[in-house]
Amino acid sequence: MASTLRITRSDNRLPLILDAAARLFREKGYAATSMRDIAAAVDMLPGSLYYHFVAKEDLLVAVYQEGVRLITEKVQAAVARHAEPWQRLEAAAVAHLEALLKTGDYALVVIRVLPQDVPKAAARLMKLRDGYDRLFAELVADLPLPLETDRQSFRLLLLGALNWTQHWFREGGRQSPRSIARSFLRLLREAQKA
Amino acid sequence: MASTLRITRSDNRLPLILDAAARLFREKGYAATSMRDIAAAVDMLPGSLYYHFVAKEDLLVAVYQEGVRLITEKVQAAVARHAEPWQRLEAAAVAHLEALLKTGDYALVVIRVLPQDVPKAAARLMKLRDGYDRLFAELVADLPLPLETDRQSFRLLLLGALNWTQHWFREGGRQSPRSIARSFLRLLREAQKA
DNA sequence: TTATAAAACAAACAGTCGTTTGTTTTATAA
DNA sequence: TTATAAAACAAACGACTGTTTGTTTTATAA
Repeated sequence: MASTLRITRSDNRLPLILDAAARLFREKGYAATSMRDIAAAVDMLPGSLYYHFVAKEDLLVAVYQEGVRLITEKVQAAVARHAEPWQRLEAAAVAHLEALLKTGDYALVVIRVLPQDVPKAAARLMKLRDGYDRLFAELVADLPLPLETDRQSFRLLLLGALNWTQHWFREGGRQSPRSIARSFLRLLREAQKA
Repeated sequence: MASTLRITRSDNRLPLILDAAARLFREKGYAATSMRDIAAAVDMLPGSLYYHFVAKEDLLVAVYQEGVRLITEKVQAAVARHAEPWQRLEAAAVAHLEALLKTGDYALVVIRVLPQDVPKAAARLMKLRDGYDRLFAELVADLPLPLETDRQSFRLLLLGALNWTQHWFREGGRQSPRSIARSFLRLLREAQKA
């Protein structure tokens, strides 16, 4: 609910805490990041974090939530700029990858920290993920594909490849997030034309 | 070297330790698995593990090594049964996915634990991975593809999608590792025929 | 200017972490 | 049967973990 997050003081540092947590969770993973790491990053004492969050997992859930919100927002905006189904999917793929590899932190935590790794928050994390997945399912449903094409496999193939880029993408390399997304879609699209 | 791993006593429990470590690293991740967890799983005292391994990271490297060995072995055997480039790649994809999702544990640790998450072992882990990657690079190089096709993107698309299956695959579901691999390859292959 | 509540500090809690050290058990080879 | 080395035990080390408690600072609204 909004009331728990309402800003009631001008120097509220909750956003800073979230930023630091997102960065550290992305860099080191959830388990390897301590509350003291996060506190130190925002120049606070460890105990002070518990004024804002009941437990460490809640901090992760908050970061996750913001990550899903950010990436959903970008993808929806990109999709809305096109009408043709293949163009809409390409726009979504590009936005997805740019949110992941350029915007960074928040969005990357969502695909890097596995729900199963944080049992106490797993259910909440998966719920947040599922909402986003539906977005791509709809885009794939609209594609003019041959009847025999398995649309679920198509979606899982594309999203899996996109999400896996986090493991090999290097900033400043010869490929940009945009060009990677387009390459992937070209490889998939040609096959479905006939 | 072989001498450090030579079995010198019939009740040497080193293999049991590796099995337990592989299972726990896969289930909970590296950071969330303690040496005490592993020791308890094989009914040993924590300190006893240090007779076999100098440090926790070395245990991970050992598991990684075995994982790469296992999956390489299976993929090479599967590839050797075919001559036609597309069939060779499909056989490799099926073997890769079955090693990951059926054989389990060792192979899964390799794609689940990120080298960057274990700084002290990162270099060794990446080296082990790279050797395996080359296997697929060769298979893709042999494909009869149109000149303009980006073979590196092709490989990254396929391997990324295959590796990502760990996050959504459920044993006993309507799809088997084999059928998933074949679906993916069909989606990719059609596009390249013309 | 003063009351109030938000937001932080300061200090410690019990538990867990990876690891080390000295000792004992146990299988094997002479 | 005895010497030897492998493989384990037993116990503890200091550092670090998430978290709690009581107190103090600080911004804002009356």
